[in-house]
Amino acid sequence: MNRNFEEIAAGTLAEALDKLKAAGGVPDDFEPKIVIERPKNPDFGDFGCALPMLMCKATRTAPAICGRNLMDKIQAPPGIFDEISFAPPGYINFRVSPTAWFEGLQAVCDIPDVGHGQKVLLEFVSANPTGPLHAGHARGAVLGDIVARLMKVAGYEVETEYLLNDVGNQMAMLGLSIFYRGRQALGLASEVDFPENGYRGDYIREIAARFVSGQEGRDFCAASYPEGAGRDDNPAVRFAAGLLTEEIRKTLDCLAIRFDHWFSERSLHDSGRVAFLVNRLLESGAAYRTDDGAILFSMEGDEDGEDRVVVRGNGVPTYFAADIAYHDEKARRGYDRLINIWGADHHGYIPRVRAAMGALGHSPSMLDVILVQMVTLTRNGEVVPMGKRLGRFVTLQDLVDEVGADAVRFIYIMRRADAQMEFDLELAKQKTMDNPVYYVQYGHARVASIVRKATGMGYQVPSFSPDLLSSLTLPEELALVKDLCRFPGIVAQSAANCEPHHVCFFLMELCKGFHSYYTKYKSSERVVSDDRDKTLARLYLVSRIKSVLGYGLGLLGVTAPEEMRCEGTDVES
RNA sequence: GCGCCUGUGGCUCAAUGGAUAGAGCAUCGGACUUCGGAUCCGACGGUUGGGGGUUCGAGUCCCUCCAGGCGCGCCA
Repeated sequence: MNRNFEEIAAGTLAEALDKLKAAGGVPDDFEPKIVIERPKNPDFGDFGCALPMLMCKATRTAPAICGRNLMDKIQAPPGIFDEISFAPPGYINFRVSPTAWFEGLQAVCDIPDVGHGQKVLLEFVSANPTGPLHAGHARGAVLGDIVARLMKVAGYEVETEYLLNDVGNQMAMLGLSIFYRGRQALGLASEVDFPENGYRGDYIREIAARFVSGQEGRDFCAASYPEGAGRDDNPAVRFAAGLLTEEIRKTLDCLAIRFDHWFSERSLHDSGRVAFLVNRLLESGAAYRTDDGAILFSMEGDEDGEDRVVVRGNGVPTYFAADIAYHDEKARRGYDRLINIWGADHHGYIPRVRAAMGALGHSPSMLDVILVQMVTLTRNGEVVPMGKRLGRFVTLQDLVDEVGADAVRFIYIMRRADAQMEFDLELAKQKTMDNPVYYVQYGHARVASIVRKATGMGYQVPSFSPDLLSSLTLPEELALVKDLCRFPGIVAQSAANCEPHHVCFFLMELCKGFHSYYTKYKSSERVVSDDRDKTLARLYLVSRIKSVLGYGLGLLGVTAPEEMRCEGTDVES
């Protein structure tokens, strides 16, 4: 039984309002949106609504009068609210009975269905396989993975996808870089031959060395680099991209991120889909050919949008062309909604993708783009330069190895996506013990420890029974019960809005409440005591906290340890 | 020049248009005979970048200015 107190309160108010309308006290066309909120000050109650304020204008009476009138008509369903009261200047407040709250504990990990089976494709990371993932990719990767996890439990049918940009100039440059490093390894070229814009990372040398250790690689590097269509599709490119893709996959795996689909951009070219759709755009007039033979997509409907090149003058389609085909493909696969997570530097790209979808008969509004702002990586306060071509960057793998997957995930997801953030490597390592993720994990381990202790003494965690409540008389215990009951709503809302940071903050607050309760009563009212009834009741509460912490951490993809040991610290013994 | 994002205590960040703007870190002062001190309690700290506007009510919405970041390619 999942009781939604907000809905009940809203329904109660709506009924009272209807009665006032019927009595002629309120105009019939007054249809306010009844918003139930949680007052910051607990003295006001558990839920509140500013409906009397909204009624003022429609009725042309003071909010206090509106409130009184409303109060006269309110008939709440029995057994839920202990108190419903008017509070100046114009609020109606509801206090839920402890019994009703306590019953909510049974459903504390049942997330309400807000997705209603909506089919969603979530695309993220999608970095070029021209090098390892770097620290800058972490944010989008973690956000995408956690949004997917949240949406799944909130009733969405989510699939995740990584688009491999395995076509184009950057792939050609990858092949060329491998080619020259291979020639160097074979003694056929010197450093001065290396292309100016080539990828200079050490990983290129390593891959090239492996490439020329085989006969095909040696033959390839001994010949001249292919021109034309072979520039970005040849043995060197395929060899390097294959290895790099595998490395990307492994790094993501270390971060507990696994994709449902890996989609190859090349497949859209090979199948002729790109060319087919460009033709369709030409036929429909959405695109046109210029004098020099290029094909441009018309952004006419867009306010200040310039027309965008789809096919170059030399006949080679642009990335935009492939992306048009890709989004068409995604739309045709039967999803209700497409969500892309892009770096903020791609924001200018959104209108043209939407426009192209519209031109192909899809609804542009089915595409949502979550922009993640840049992360400045610093070490001891100094900005770490990032750039694949220079080969000087902190790889995501390094980051995970240094800081740990749990901390990386938690730190990146704590912030709203649309705010820039700074991530200092040394700080993240030095302050490991102050890291919020450890605070929550410690809370889980501590709760687990209590359950362990109790079961070691022969207790069993009881299942729900209303009788247990009579032993939970401390105000902090009721506060914990209320907090726990907030969890399903927090998850559902975070999923619906793609804002997972709320889950982090909730878990930290829950831990704080528990730690505080624990410390305050550790010498008087312990969980495990001589009083059997109290012990069982508190054991039930504690086990619910453990469930929520464990479930919540699981949604964040962070481990929930049963125990934590102090290791590597200089604690005096 | 145009566009997108951001501006909240010393620092990092919260706050579905609602009641007294909240946490953590840092600083200072406290708390352990028994379930994990990786904890807890308290203090200090704010004109929510400035100015207008909408509203019964604005950190939140609109306008404008200032500051920072990112875009504006026949790169991907």
